Formats: sequence, C-alpha cells, structure tokens
Amino acid sequence: MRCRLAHNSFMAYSSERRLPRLEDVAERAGVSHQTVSRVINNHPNVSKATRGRVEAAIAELGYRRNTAARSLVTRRSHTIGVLASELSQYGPANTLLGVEQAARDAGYFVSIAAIREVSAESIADAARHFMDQGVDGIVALVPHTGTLQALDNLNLDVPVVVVGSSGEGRFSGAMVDQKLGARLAVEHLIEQGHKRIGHISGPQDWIDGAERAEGWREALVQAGLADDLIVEGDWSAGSGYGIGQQLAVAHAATAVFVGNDQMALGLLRAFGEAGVRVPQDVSVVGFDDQPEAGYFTPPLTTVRQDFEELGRRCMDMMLALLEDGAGAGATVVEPRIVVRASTAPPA
Amino acid sequence: MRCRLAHNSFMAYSSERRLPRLEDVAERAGVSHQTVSRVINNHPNVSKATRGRVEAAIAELGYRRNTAARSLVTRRSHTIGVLASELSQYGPANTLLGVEQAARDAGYFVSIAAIREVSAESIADAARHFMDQGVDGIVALVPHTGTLQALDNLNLDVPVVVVGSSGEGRFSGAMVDQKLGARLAVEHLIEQGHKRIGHISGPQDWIDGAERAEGWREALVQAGLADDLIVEGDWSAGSGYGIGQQLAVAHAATAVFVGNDQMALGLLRAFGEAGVRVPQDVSVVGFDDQPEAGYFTPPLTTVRQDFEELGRRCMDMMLALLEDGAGAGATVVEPRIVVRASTAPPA
DNA sequence: CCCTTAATTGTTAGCGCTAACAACATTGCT
DNA sequence: AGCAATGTTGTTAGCGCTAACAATTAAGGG
Repeated sequence: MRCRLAHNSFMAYSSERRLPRLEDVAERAGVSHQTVSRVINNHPNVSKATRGRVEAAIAELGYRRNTAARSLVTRRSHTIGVLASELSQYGPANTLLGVEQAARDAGYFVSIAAIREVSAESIADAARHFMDQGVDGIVALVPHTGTLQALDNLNLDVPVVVVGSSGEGRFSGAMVDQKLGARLAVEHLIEQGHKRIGHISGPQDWIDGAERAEGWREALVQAGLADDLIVEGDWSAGSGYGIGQQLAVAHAATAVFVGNDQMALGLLRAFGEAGVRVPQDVSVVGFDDQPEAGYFTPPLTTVRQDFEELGRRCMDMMLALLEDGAGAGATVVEPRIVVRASTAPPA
Repeated sequence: MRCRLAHNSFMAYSSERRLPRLEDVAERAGVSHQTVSRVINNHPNVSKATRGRVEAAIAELGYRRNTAARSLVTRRSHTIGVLASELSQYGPANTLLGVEQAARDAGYFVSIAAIREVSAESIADAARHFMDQGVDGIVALVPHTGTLQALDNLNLDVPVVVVGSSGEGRFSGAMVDQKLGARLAVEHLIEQGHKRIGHISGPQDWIDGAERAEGWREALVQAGLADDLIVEGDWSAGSGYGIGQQLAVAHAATAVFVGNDQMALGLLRAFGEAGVRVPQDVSVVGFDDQPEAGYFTPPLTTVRQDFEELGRRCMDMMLALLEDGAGAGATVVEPRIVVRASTAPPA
C-alpha cells in the first residue's frame, strides 16, 4: 500500500534509496516500530535481549531518527536560537562558541540570527524568524539596554536567556560581573598610587558600557577620588584614537581605564603619536583581554572575561528552563585582571 | 474526533491555546485547508478574491506555518548548516554573518556547528549533527587543506559549498583570491624599491596560508627577486612576535609580508622592542585588514578581504545548487590593498 | 494450579502539512 | 448551444514519528 515516490524535483543530491525509517529497523529486528522508538528514546521497559537486537538493526541500517517527524509530534525542535549582534567581535563570537558547545553536547541544534543594528524591529524580526523555525528557546546575545524591553514586548512563549542581564525581569540571565571587572581595573591603578583616573566608556546604552562606567565610579568614590573624567566612545579603535588625541593635550589624568581593548589600542596609538609615554606618563587599562592585547605597544593591562564559559552557562541555564521548567534566575561569571606593561606607578 | 491534548509535560511556557493551523485559517476564510496551503505557497491558481479572504484570515489569526510538518512532507528543512572552525576570528565570523544575511533573506535558517580542532573526526561529527537535523546543505567554513578530503569521505547527500576552495572537487567553492592578495602586497613593496622581501606565512596546511605564500613566491620570481626568506607562523600574534625577535637581529630583509594582521601586530611589537623602526628600517604588510589594523603602531598596510561578501556568495551558490540543481563551480572575490604608514621605500 | 500484578510488546491514531487527483466552475470557440 | 480547454476549489492519503491504550507474557502468592 505504501506509495514511495520521490516528490521533490531536486534529484542531484537525493539518492534513490530512501533513508531507513523506524519501520525498517523494526522489521529487521523482528519487533514493532514502537519498540524501536522505545529503544532510541531510552524507555525503561524494554528487555535486554530486544534492546540488543534493535540496536544491532539500527547499526546495520545506519538508521538516524527523522527530526522533523519527531518535532511534529513532540512539539519540540531541540533547537536553540541565538539572537546576536556584533558577532564579529571577540566577545560575542566566543560566547556563541560556548553556547554551541554546550548545546551540541546536550543534543541540541543551534540556529543563529544576526542583527545588523539593534532596534526593537530587528529584534522582533529575528525572534519571528526563530518562532517560524519552532525553536525551543532563545539566547539573546544583544548586550544593549533596550534588548530586555524589546523582547518583553514580543510575548514569546519560549524561554529566553539574556546574556548580560542579571535576571531581574521575566527572563533568565547570564553575565560576567562587569562592575567587578571595572573595580579590579581601577583598584589596580589606585594601588599603584594613581589619584586622577579617567574613563573612556563604551556607549551608555550598552549594558556592559554602563556597568563598567558604574564600576569605575564606585571604585573611585570608595577611595575618595574624583569621578569626573569620563568620555564616551563607541567601542571602536577609531573612537579611542580620537579621544586619545584630546587626552594627550589635556594632561588631566595619570591613568585611564578604557572600556575595551580596541579603544585602548586607539588610545595607545594616539598617545604614541603625541609623545605621551605609556606607562611612564599615563597608565592604561583595557577590558576583555582579547588575544592580541598582550602584543599592543606597550602590552596592555586588561580585564579578562571568559566568554566561552559565559556561553556555556547560558546554555546550562536554558537546559534547566527547558527540562526542569525552572524559574528565572541568573548566573554570574567572574572576571580577573591581567597585569602587563601598560600600567605603572605615576611619575 | 480531534483529540487535542497537550502531550508535553512542559507547561511553563506553552500557553494553553494552541497555535492556529491551516485548518483554522481555512474555516475562518470559508475555504479548504488546501486552498490556504496554496495561498501561503504562492500557487498561481487561486482567485484574487479567495486569496484576499485567506490572507485576511491569516493576519487575523496570526497564523504561522509549522516548519516541522512542512519539512516532514517536503523533505526540505530550509536549513543550512555552517560547519566552522576559528569562528572567533575576524574573517570566519564575518563570513558567517554574510551567509546568515543571505540565508535569512532567502527564507532559510542557519544552523551552526563549530569544531574546536580540525580533524576528519570532528568534521564528521559536525556533519552527522547536520544530517540528523536534516539540513538542506552545508557550508564548510574550515579553511584547512584536509577539509575537502574529510568531507569527500563522508559521502554526504546534500550539496556542500566549501569556503576557500576553488571548486575543483565534488564541491562548489567560494573564495577570496588569496594569491592575488599576496601579489598585491608584494608588488606594492617592489614598487617602493624593496629587493629583499621576506614572508611570515600562516601554517601551510591551511588553504589561505599556502595560497598567500604561493602568491608571495610568484610575485618575487616574476620580478627576478629571491624567494628564500620565509618563516612559518601559526596565525597568532604570539608567533609573529617570536619570529619578529629573530628577524630583528637577522637584518635579512628590508620588507616583510606577513600572512595576517595578528602576526603583523606581534612582529611590530617585537621590532618596536628591538629598536627596529617601521617603516624606516623595515616595511611591513599584513593581510585581512581587520578593523584595528589602522591603529597599530604604526598603522598597518594590509590586504583587505570582504568576508561578508564572501559569505553572501557562498549562500548564493548554495541557493543555486538547491533550487536549480546547478553543478559545482566557484565564485571568487577580489581583495585589494590598503596602504598605510607601515610601508615606505627602503633607506 | 489459578488469579493478581507487573513487565514487555503491539496496535491505533494523529501531529500539520503538501502532493496527487477528483470535482466543479468558467471561458472561449465552433 | 455544446464541447474542450482552462482555472479554481475540495478530498484523500501519507510524510515518520510518539502517546495512549490494548494485548500479551512472565512472575509471584494463596
């Protein structure tokens, strides 16, 4: 009765023989297809002998379960959507890697949607894309302060883990403690005897940018130092360069805590051109510890974040939500400072 | 007769109301479910009036097609798997972005599998993962010479586009013309009057590493210059630094073409420490033009590759394979040189 | 040795969609 | 008007899988 026609007109790559189905395995093992289903789903009530025969049949036929069919009936795709911006940056890219690793280890597929510019619309687009795909959950890798709100408005009915969020809202979060990182940087400078410590911040509508600035401020206030030397950059080396040119003539600070390594690179370049020596005249601390930071001129003292670990934690959190239905929460990864040649006591 | 139970025990996020199906839309529009299917698939033979009513019903109910059900019957998942290594690097990350953009624009989903170390096994693992998912095609973003062979052995029955391959084998390819890029770099140095031009290459078992070295060699031979000054690095800034320390004492070349920007950064650092001035004593050219290259000390002359365009071309090629069943082939993106302060005529 | 309970296996229905075909309505032509 | 050709809509079956339930077998207790 079975009518096995090749419906698709695409023939170049679809071999004539169809892939084996549960039914084929069942026939070979001399059991019903349901028993095979039980074996591949690890149901307890299958006798050892039967399980063995079925597993043998599966191996012989090279059977692989059809994901679409399973998804249709279980309403689970075993796919996680990663909604990301800035994927070409070191941090987000590595976080994605962490998510991917943890996901694949747990038997999940990872789908991505990159957004070019952060806006409620672009986020909604990407989320819709994921809903069309039927993802089981979404990891939002969009470290922007508007992300939470934008996602909240969508009323998604899948769990969402937001990277960089501390999990106050409806969504779970996973983050590196940015404030702590900033404090580590500033305290390192204070220990070396600096009194005038400036900050080149990231954009303040980016979560990390705001948090690092806040950590810088807290550390200064706690030490009784002025927190008035702050300029906002845009994360790029170019903005660090531009700001560095201004700072080089201003002579306001003996140390600068820069919001990320790339802006620090631009700053170092501007200082170099202007004859401001680092660290003799001004000490510089970055943030991220991207692999190149140790080869800047001079090698950069910076704050290391373990992005892959962050990604893995995200996925762990997602799995908890998915499998135990656990409530919202947050997991925090601790950064640490890496001291190199760009910092020294003031002259 | 329909028994609409919620089978899954996971309730936290699965709202009570089920998503609307074709049937629901059909009922609302007063047509059969098949007519609705025709509308969403843009079949020609639907009257304007009917189409209008159906579209209204779709909008009112917020209907979205169930991907799993469609995949089950069409045997197409509309998903492309991107098999990638080195995703944390600027180039591959941006290529991925290009693929993602082109894919989403074409209504495809993008799934990723990252491999930590390149080996036949890890590639096979990732490919199996994709086959389990039922991807329609695979984009291999693993710029290693062994990739083609490893993929070939798997006898995949989906189209494969290999990034960096010129499409000689069974698979289609998309590449930036690495040899041309290298020639542009070397010819720039020759034009400035350099006679002794060394090369710090990437690993020779990486496609790009080998191609760039070959381009360097060709340009030198064509100009009648010696091609004996070559050292192999591992792409990292650290390896560039180590090699730079040796070159600084050797004084063998007046110009160095470095396989990528990161190694160039390390080289610049080593030269800076050793008192070798760039470009006065030695000119340096990099490869990639990552965004930071213009802020190195000194700003780096380098070869720009348009990675996003490369990614888009990959996806275009994939779509051609998928929809027209076109044969294998290759598309080539041209690099161009960006001249900055790290190169000058020899003293 | 029969009856209850538990363990194991089989049978049936249906997830939501598209392909194939059947049925019906419309148009144009002789 | 009558008939073919075309355009439009409906009906049916089945993609490969899992859930629910039915059926069978094995084990234990009086």
